[in-house]
Amino acid sequence: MERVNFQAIEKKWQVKFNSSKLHNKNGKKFYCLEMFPYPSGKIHMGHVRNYTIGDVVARYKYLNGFNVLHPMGWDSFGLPAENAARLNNLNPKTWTEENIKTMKEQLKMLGLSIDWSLEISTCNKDYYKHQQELFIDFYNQGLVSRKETYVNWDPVEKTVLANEQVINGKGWRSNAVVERKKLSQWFFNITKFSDQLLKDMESLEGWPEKVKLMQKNWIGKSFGCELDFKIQSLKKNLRIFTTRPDTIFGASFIAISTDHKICENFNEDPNFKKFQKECSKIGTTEEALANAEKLGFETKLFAEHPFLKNKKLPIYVANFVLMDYGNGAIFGCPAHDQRDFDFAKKYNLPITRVVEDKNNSEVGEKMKEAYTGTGKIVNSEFLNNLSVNEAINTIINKIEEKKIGERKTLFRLKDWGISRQRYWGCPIPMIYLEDGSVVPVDKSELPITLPEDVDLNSSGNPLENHPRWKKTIHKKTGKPAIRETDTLDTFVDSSWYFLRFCSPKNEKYPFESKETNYWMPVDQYIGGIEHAILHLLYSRFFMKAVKQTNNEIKCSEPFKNLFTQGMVCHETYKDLEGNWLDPLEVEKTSEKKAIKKSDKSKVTVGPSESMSKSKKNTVDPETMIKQYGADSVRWFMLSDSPPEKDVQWSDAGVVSSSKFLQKIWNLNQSVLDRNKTKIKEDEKIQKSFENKIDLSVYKIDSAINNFQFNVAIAQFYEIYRYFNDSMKLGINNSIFIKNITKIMKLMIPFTPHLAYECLTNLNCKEIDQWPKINEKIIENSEVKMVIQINGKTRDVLAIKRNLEKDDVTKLVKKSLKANKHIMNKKILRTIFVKNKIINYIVNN
RNA sequence: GCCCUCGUGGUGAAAUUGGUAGACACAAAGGACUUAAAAUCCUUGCCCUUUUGGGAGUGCCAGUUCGAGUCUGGCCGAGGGCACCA
Repeated sequence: MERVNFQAIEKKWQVKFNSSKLHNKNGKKFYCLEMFPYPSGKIHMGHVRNYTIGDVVARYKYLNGFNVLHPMGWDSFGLPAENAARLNNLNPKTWTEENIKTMKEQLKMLGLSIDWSLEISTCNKDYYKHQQELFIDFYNQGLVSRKETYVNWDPVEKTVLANEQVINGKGWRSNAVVERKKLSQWFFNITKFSDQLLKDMESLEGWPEKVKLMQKNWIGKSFGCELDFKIQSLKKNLRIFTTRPDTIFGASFIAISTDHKICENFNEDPNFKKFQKECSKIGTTEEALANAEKLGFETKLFAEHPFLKNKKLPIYVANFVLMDYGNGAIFGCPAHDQRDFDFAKKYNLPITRVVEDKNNSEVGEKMKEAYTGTGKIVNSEFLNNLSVNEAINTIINKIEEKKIGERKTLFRLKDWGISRQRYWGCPIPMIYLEDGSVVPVDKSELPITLPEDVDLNSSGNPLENHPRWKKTIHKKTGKPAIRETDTLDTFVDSSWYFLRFCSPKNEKYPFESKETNYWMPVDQYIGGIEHAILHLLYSRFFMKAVKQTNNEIKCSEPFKNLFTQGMVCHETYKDLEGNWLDPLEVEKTSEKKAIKKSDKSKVTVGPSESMSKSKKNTVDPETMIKQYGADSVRWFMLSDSPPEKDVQWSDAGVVSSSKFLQKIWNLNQSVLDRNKTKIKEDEKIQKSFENKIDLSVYKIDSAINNFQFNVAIAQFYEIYRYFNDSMKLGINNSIFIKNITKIMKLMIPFTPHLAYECLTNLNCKEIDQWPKINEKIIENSEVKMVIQINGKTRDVLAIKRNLEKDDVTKLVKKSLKANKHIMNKKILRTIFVKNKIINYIVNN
């Protein structure tokens, strides 16, 4: 057989793919989108997986008559460009544009069905000018604010990080320990949508439960009430928030945050200063914080218990009370909160049980830990004998009646800090006037572009340091003004790019309403699970904010269906000194053993982990494509594991993929060659052959629909073997032509180059049309009836569908295998499930 | 600590949702073709039996059921998310 020249075929078809669109004018719209890449230099296997999955979906939908939008762009602002530029002494723009060029070529090598005429790049002023306009719109709608807050300061990157960019107290990129610093920052008021972001998730049926749960926890809604405590000596009220007002009679102290306003009273107190210092010494990692010892500073102030006349509660400043949640103050009920319990133990505060525990009757200081379960309320005057929930309601009513507080719902979600003290980002279109006021620039002045002559080598914010850039004139008054020198968090760029794709060339507006309303929401969004919270939450916020700003836009949730794919993993290798080795430097001698190619020294084979540069366990997609062809790489990517799970890259796997594609090619050739020989036809065989193919077509189609690409591929292997074996049977060759055409069409989403080439050779007229799925094939096909005796399978009979119990039993009597187990025995009972199973219960 | 998900051969995994466990693939062993190699193809895969057969078996223990990988309860293990959120 002729060996296929995958490279030649691929090159030929890519010319077509690169200029084609998946448009079916009369079809229903389908917006297929994969998360766009950061142009870091070269594509990696993670991209290959992501975009292959997306391509299968896009092509599948197109072949099924949908009008498909399948765009691609570049998330091209961000710090790596700045760092690389500094290192190579060039402009971030140059670096970025070169990377985009390289990566675009690499993506094209994969044979993706992307409509490149829609390409966008977020660092392009044609894109970010609209982003600045959106910022001003949001500002005018009250969705932007400027706040003085403690921020996470990354001392290495010299920038502010959002909470979610701090991982275990360290910067997500620099890994430097994050410091606390008070700065004036821009915020998107995402908390204005807390409730809506939470509620609308119910409508997201096409999202993985896991992602929804993560967002739900992140938003963190909790019910409770606020409550005032009188501080007689200060003649002031102290307001606290609690979710457990039912435990108010168990309160034994009040604790406030070190940043609470009341603490200003102790600014002169050296002991307080000392305490503050001690608190700040505790590590900043979250784990350290969580495990840190509870520390308190006794203020000597007392608050009055709102329901017990003579009870006075001591007020402590405590290190475990957060200023930015609730009011930065709590009441402590040691018996029913573990933190309060630990604190009470340390400072010898009374412990009063107010909720009964069925399994533990210990009370007061004898309790070994806090009881947080439900039960009957005790020691609580008018709350006694109520359940926890009843008590919460009763006490809140009482609090509201007495006008000392009210019902309150609190969210854990915080506003989104978007200021970054960096150069390579979208400039914030705000200016500072001489009178101290801050106003947006006039829209006619957009875009506010980045200067190209910038010094990236001195520390701090490059825009701030630029000699002229920040000096401007306020258009309305003609007075001098200073530009905001912070740039936007790059998460802003990726929060609306999916909207821009609907009308990427429009110069006047961020997006045209008509186009946007037609294409949005994204019907299938595909990307990594690492964006489960940030990117997806921000995008959802943007959609809602856009809808509020622009009443022509109808969509309120950007992504109808979400699919999160797993990572690509590879074995790790270490040499004798413990240095990581690239797979290219290693020669495998057996499954678990390997040697170094250069000096034949022993190599330790480590577990398979997600590919990363630091572990050197990466495999370069371009090399693989050049060696085995894009179709083989795509095929392998989808064949081994379900797409939502991690996949192990293996060279052996991709080799076998390419061998299989060769076999498919050979099969095509054989079918074409077979015409020359005369065949004696057998109608029965022909019919059963066609049935079997139709059944496979059906199975592959439903597997694709369910994102079970690995199952679909297993079907291809099976059907190939069956097809190949059938070649010697009495089947008319026109039937083979017809059916291999079906199979090759099914392969288009997976291996488009090979499939199109074969279909062209088969002289197929309507290539871009999915084979008709015979929904009745299941009904028409035979079923395998399982014959059990006492629950043990004794035989499997292939029989006609829908046979009744008695007919089946007749057949069973004829089957020697099964019948010998029931012969001469009394059948006590028969369980019969049509088309599935018959189970005889016999007496032994 | 709290919440979630998942445990199936040497490996990646299937299993029409309660009905043949291990499809399909990788790796391994054996064989066929070949002077040889490559390529290709076939067979095997736990235990007992020479075979026909029979038995065990989806992390562990119990339960529901004619029947459990699938449902319920408990335990063990792995992964992920949140983390002093009052």
